[in-house]
Amino acid sequence: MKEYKSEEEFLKDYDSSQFEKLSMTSDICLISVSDVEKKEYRRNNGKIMSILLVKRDDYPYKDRWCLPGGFMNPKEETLEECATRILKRETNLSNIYLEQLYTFDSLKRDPRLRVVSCSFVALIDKNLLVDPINKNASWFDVTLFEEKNNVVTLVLDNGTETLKIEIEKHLKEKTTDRYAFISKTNTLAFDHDLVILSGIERIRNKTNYTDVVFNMMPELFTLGELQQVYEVILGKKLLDPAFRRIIKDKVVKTDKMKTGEGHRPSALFKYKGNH
Amino acid sequence: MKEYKSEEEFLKDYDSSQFEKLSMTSDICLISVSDVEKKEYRRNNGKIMSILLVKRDDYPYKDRWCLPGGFMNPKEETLEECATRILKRETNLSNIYLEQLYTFDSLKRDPRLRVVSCSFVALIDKNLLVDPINKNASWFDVTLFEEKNNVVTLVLDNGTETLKIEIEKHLKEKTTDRYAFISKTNTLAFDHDLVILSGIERIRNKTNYTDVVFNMMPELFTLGELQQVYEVILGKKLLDPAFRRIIKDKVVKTDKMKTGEGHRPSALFKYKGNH
DNA sequence: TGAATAGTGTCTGTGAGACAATATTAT
DNA sequence: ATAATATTGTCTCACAGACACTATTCA
Repeated sequence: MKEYKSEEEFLKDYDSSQFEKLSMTSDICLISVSDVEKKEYRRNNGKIMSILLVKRDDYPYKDRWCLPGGFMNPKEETLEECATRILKRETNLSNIYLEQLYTFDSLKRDPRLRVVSCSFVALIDKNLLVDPINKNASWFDVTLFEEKNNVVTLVLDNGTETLKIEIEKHLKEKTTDRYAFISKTNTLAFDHDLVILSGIERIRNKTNYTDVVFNMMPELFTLGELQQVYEVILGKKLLDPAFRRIIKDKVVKTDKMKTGEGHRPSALFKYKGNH
Repeated sequence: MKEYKSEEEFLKDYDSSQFEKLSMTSDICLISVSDVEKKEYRRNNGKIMSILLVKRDDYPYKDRWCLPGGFMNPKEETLEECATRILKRETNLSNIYLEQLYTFDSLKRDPRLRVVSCSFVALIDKNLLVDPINKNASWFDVTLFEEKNNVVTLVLDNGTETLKIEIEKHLKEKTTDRYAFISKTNTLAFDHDLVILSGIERIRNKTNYTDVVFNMMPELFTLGELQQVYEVILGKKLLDPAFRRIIKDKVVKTDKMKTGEGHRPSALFKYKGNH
C-alpha cells in the first residue's frame, strides 16, 4: 500500500469510487392540529391531530399515500436542507419547525435499490397555509388507538379516504423504552407508517418537557385552545387548573379577547419565548 | 416519459445510477464506567465515565483519535448491523446495548467526499473485556465541565495522553431543548467530538426515566456501586435514601455479600428485568 | 477504638390530581 | 333563566430533598 507524506497528497490521489455507494432521502412527518367541525353553534368539538400525505404518481408504490420526501443531492445539500426544500415545495412556507427523527435503512424498504431514509418531524400552524398546497398532497386527521397486545392502530382520514394502519411494538430491551415497530398493514408506501408513529411519539414525549407545541399555535390563542392542542398531542384530557399552573410561565396575557362564541369570551395569550 | 403497467415491469427497467450517490459510515460512542484508582486502601475513590477511541492509521486525519466506526456495505448490512460488526471487531463482544443516536451529514465533515455518518451510542460493562482490545484502541476517562457562556469542556485521558475538547452549544429554537453544537477545538477526527457530547447527553437523559444504566453494570453489584454509576452519568451527587427509594423496585437482593473492603460489607443485588 | 461505608427513619415543602365554586357571555 | 365555556380557589396525597441516626466490618 502506497505511503502518503501529507493529507493533501492523499486527498489528491483518493479514489472516491472504491466504496459501494447508495442514495439517501429526507422524509418528513409534518404534523399540525385541525379544528373538529362544529355540529352546533356554541358547542366546541375540540381538535384533532393532522399530518400531510402525498399521493405517489410514480413507481414504486404508484398511487399510494406517503410522506413528503425526496432524494438528497449529496453534492449540494445536507439532509436538513433537503427536508427544508421539500417542505417549501409542499407548503410554500419557510421557517418551519424541523427536527431530525430517525434514520430508517432496512435493506428492502425501497424495492429498487438501497435507499436510506433520514426522517424528520416538522410542526406547523395550519392557519398559515393560505395558498392551496401541492395538488397531490392532502391533510389527514389522525386518530391513535393504543391496544392491548402491543398493537397500535392509526386511522388516517382526509374526508374522502380512510386509511387504517396497525403497528406491532416490541420492546427492544428490558432496560429502556425503545420499541421495534413492525407494520401489520401495508397501507402507506415504504415504511412511512413507522415514521409517522415515531414522529407522533417523539412530539408527544417532547410535549412533556419542552414548548414544542407552540410551533402549532397561531400568534394569539386562548388558553382553552392551547389546552386542546396539548390534549390532542398527549392523547388525554387534562384538568384545567393543573394545565394553567403548568403553562402559567410560558405565556403572556394580551389585552385582546376572543368573543362571539356563544359563551363567555376568553383572553388571548401569546407565547413568551424570553425571560 | 415511458408509462409502466406494473411495479415489476418498472423495477426491471429501473436505472439505479440516475441519482447521485454517497457513502455512509456507522460510528459508535461506546461508553462505560471505570473505577478511579484507590489512593489508600479502605477509601473508595468513586468512578468515572470512559469512552473508547481508536487512533487512525490512515488519511484523512492520520494519527488522530476518533470513534470506532467504518463504512457500511449497502448491499449486505444495515447501519445497525454495521455498528454491531465494528463493536465485535473492537471489543470481541456481541450483545452490546446499541442505540441509534443521530445522523451527522455536514458537507465537509469528511474532506475526501460526501460521507454521511449514522452515529450510535453503545454501553458496556468494562469488566467483560478480558482479552486485550484492538491495539489501536484505548479507553479514555471523560470529565465534563459545563461552563457559563454556552461552552462545554470535555477532558479525555487515557493515562498517557490528555485531550481537551471545547464545544459551543447554541439553542436552536426557543421552544425546545435542542442545541447546535460547534466544536471550538479540533482535537478528534471528523466531527466525532460532537458525537461524543450527543452520546453522553442522550445517556444522561435516558438515565432519568429508563434503566439504561444497568447495561454498564456487572451481574452482581452493590447499591453503592450502582449509585456511583448513576452519579457519574448524571454528573451530580445523589442522596442515599432518595436513591434507594428510586431503585428499590428495579433490583433484587441476593444472599451474597461483598466483603473485605476495610469496612462494613454490603449486600449484592442484581437487576430485576421482569415483573 | 476509630475510620469508613452500609443502610434506615422521618420531617418538610412542593406540586400534581381532584373537586368545587364563581364569572361572563349569548340564546 | 339556561347553556356553555372561562377562570380561580383549595384540599389532599405522594414524593423528592434534607438531615440524622444506627449498623457492621476491619485496620
